[in-house]
Amino acid sequence: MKAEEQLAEMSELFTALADRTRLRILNLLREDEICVCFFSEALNESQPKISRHLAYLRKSGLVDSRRDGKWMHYSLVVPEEPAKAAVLRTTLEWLWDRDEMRADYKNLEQVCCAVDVPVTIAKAPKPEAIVERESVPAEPLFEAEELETYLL
Amino acid sequence: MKAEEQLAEMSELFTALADRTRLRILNLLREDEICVCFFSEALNESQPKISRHLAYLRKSGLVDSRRDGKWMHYSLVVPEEPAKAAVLRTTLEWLWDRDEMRADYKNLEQVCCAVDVPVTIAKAPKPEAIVERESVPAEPLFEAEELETYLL
DNA sequence: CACACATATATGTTGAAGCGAATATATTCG
DNA sequence: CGAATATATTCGCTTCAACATATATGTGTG
Repeated sequence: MKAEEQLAEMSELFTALADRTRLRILNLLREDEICVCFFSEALNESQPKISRHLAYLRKSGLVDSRRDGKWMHYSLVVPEEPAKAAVLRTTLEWLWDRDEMRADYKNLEQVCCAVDVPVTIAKAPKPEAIVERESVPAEPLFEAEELETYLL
Repeated sequence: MKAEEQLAEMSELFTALADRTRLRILNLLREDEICVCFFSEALNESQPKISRHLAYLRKSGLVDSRRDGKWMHYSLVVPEEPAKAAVLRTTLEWLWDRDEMRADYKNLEQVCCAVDVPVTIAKAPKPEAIVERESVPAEPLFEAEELETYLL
C-alpha cells in the first residue's frame, strides 16, 4: 500500500466514527449481529437514515452484512491489523462509559424481549446474544478486560 | 454532562482525527512539544494550513499551546478520561505502524538536526527530545508498551 | 516608534456529507 | 404473477469543512 493510501485509510476510519448515529449503531453491535429493523426501533431513527449509515459502515469495512430471507443482519468486523483493531476496541469501551450508549443498549434489549412487540418488528429475527441473556450472559465480541490496562 | 453532549464530544474527537494533516501533526507531537515552524517544514505544508489545523486541535482539546517569545509551541494533551486517553493512545500507536508517519518523523528529526538548516527555521527553538536524541533516547508521552496487550 | 519575523485569522470558493421524502429493489407468500 | 414486507437508493437541499490567498496580530529589535 502506498503512503498516500495508508493515511487515507486512517482518516477514513475516523470519518466513519465521526457521526453520532454511526457510533450508536456500532455500540449496538458490540455483542452480536443485529437486524436492521431493530436499529430503527432501538435508536428511534428512520429506516432510510439507518440504512444509509449501515451502507456507509459497510463500505468503510467496519461492518459486514448477511441476508436472511427478507432480513439483513449486520455485524462488526474486527480489522486484521492489530493496531487498528485496538483503536476500535478502545473506542467501543469508551462508548460503553456513556450513559446514552448504555441506554441505547438497554433499549435494544427491551425491544427484543418485550411482551408487546411493536408491529414493525414483530416477526424479525432477534439477536441471539440478547434473547439468550435470560439464561446465560453472552460472550462480547471484544473481551471485556479491565480498563486499567490502557491507563497511562 | 447531558447524554446529547456526551455523544457530541465523542463524534467531535473523531472529527478532529478525521483529517490527514491533523493526524500527521499529532504524530509529530508524540514525544515532545513542537514549534509551529517545524510542522510547516517537516510536513511540507503552508504555514496558514498548519496554523488552522493547530487551532482546530486546540479548540477540540487535543493539544495545548505555549508562547515563547515569537514562537508558539504545541503539545499533546492527555485526556483526563481514561477511556478517551486509551483511544488516543491506540491511535498514536496505529499511526506509528505507518511508513508515511515514520517518514514524517524522520523528516522532523532531520530538519531539527540538519547542519544546513533552512533559513525559515534557522533560529527557531528545537524540540528538546529530538535534539537530545544524539545522547539519550527521550521518554515518549505515551509509554511504549507491547502492542500485543491490545490484541483480541 | 518603525520594522522584521512568527503566527493567526478573514474571505471567497469548492466539495463532501447529512437529512427527509419519495422511490426502487429484493424477497416471501398467496 | 401480484401484493406485502424489509431494506436500499435517489433527489434536492442545507450545512460544514478544507483550501489558497490575502491580511491582521503579536513580539522582539534597532
